[in-house]
Amino acid sequence: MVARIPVTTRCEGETLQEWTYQQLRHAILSGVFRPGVSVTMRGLAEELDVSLMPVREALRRLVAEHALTLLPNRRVTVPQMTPSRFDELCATRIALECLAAERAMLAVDEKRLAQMQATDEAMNEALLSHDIAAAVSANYEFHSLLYTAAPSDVLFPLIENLWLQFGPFIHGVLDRVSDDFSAGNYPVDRHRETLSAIESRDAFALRVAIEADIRDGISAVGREELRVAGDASQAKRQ
Amino acid sequence: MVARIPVTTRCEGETLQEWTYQQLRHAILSGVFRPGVSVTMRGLAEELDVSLMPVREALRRLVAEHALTLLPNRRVTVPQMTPSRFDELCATRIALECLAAERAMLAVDEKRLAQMQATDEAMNEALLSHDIAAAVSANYEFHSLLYTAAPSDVLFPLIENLWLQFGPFIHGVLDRVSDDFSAGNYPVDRHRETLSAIESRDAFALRVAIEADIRDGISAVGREELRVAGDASQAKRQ
DNA sequence: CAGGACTTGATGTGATCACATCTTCAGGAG
DNA sequence: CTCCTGAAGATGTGATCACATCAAGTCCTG
Repeated sequence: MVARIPVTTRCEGETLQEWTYQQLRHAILSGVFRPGVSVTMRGLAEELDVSLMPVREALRRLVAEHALTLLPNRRVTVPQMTPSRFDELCATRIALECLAAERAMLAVDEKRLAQMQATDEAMNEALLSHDIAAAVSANYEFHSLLYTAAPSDVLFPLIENLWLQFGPFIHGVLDRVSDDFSAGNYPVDRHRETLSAIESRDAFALRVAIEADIRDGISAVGREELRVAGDASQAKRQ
Repeated sequence: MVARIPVTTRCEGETLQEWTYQQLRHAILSGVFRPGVSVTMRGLAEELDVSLMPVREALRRLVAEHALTLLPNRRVTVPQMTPSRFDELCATRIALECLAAERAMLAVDEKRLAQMQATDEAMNEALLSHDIAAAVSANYEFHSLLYTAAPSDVLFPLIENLWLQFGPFIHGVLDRVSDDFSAGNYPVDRHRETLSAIESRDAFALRVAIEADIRDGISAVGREELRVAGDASQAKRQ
């Protein structure tokens, strides 16, 4: 185990397995697990202070969602990020999130728009104060607010799935953006473009803004990160 | 249990849980489970002649893939198909499969193209002879052959996931198409359009053909099916 | 000193049991 | 006859154990 897994208190009525899943999921999204390290059921069980059974089912679930990978040895690892996988994830994110944005656009009312604006401002503040975790979750929430404007049982889970697959990476990416930000090198605020596209009900502009946001936030900086992670993964095992 | 689950022999080295998962997955794709019926772990365990444990993990996996639904009661059911879910599935299929087709197009060589042609002919023959199962799997294979031309660890699993969510439906849909077919009412062969688009390396024509194929095969006939299934699900429980 | 076989510990898989919760149905009160 | 109540069965969850397999580390042989 590389780092301590942050744990939250367990809700009432929540099964142990569900709780375990949420902890692991959040840990992956926070970048606690680095690509390439292998996780063991007994190790996680001890770390989270639960028995094998909940860990077992949580891992099975995460593997099914491609958040973790099952090697032929039947050992579970955090998937490596390769350039081709990275490209594919980006392209898929753009295809799905543009579709989701377009479908949700007409359902965004004044209240939700205000929430999105507030979330965007919170994200910018978090970036300025180098609070990566807050920035990540604000970015997460901004997109969530948009896509869930229209209830969606298909599209949104798939998008969350992609975010999860980016998990081990997004932390490093945001870190770089934050550096640029405090260095006075403000990138174009794609969220603001997104908001104005929604206000004017311009589906095309919205697609452009979403695609640009994804490319800005992930593609450009991510490639650099990919190189670094690729080098690092050669040496470190476990 | 509504119908008998068809079982295949278990491969060597395959875990019991993996085998169980494959059986259930295939059963869902074949339309053995009707939407709305609830499945129990002990029932499936007895049906497949395995213990609770493999069934448990297979179900967990299928739920994670949204092939089955976990009710708040913690009971597992085959998801209902609603009009909005259906629209969403169609739109998502189009977005993902067009993207996958475009990315794979340049990697399709002569050999694969010939395989795809043969598969398309096999599908037409199957439709003529009312062999629904063969037609379904030929259609499945036609698209598979295209999308897997370029290795894909992200896009293809997502697409398979969508197919699985269509599972309880696709059987009825193909049934209708087959009726039309043998009544001399030949629909446009979108697969042939797909093939010629690939031959001429025309990305736009390919997108159009794929979208048309999905709309033809699912949308038009599926709506009718949706109405029928919606009526039927009122009465039948388990 | 180098290389390979054996051994010991660790790990995932599967089975079985205990228990809390939910469903269902029978029986009685109104 | 209807509705409520309680009991019995069914169901999912979690724990623990047994076993086959895998990974290192160690020891022996050349």
